Amino acid sequence: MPELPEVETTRRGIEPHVVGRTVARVLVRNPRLRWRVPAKLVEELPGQTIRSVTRRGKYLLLAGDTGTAILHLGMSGSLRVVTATQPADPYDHVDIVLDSGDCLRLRDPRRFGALLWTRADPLCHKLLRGLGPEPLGADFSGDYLYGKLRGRKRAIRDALLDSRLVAGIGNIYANEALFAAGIRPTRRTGKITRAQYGRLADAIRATLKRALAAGGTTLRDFRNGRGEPGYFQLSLNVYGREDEPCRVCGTPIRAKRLGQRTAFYCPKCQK
DNA sequence: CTTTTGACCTGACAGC
DNA sequence: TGCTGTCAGGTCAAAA
Repeated sequence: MPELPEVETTRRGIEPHVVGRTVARVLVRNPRLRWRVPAKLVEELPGQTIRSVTRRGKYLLLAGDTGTAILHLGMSGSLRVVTATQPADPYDHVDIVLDSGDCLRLRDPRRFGALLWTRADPLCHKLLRGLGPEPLGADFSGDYLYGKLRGRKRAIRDALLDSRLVAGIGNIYANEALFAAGIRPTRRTGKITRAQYGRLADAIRATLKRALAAGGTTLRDFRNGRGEPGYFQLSLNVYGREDEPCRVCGTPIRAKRLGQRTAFYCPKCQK
């Protein structure tokens, strides 16, 4: 479900309720996420004060006193602040109960998400250390993309989904940014010019910022930390719009299976 | 090394 | 109504 804008929206939603609070207890109803929730987290997190809630790519990092919880929402995960007494749904797998009486509740029907614990620098964790630059950070640019992808043959849509190249972009925003840049998702990365990569980097940043301003995209069940949906689905130009008219030229939007995921594009606006 | 494929899970939906 | 097949916001690990 969640890409960078949804994870960042979640981060902003929970941060004021979590930072400075002390963890009273951790309740794991089902530890079987993508990886088993470590017993160490249940043992060590209670009693610790949450010092910060940060994001790297699609990962959320809750820093305590002696370690950091690493959280990923996978395809169907969501994280909400609720009153600790609120009854849990069948897919509410973990509660991090705070001294305020609130609790951070992790819901994840498909269990592709993760909740891990590290005592070391989380940015050096196996899952995070190979991540590419933040697309909204200073070290992401058209020249960066050009340098990395020049001479390669992958479809550009697939390259944008590769978190080692750039962190946080998923299928929605890869397709939307490619539309904004006028590049077909199937285009081989080696056939894109330096100037086009400049436009693509700009389009990625602009698309992510607009999605953030809209509170993310809610296709099915995304909710921010307070349970409210996002609104960027109203602004989607291609994702999920097969056979609907292009908002720019009216040509029907096409869907094409690329690997395991569907790519969407306007055959007239994107070359 | 680069790129593709399979696997992990459940729910929603289309079609028969 | 109920069954089957397909698809979904991710990404690691293994194969090609």
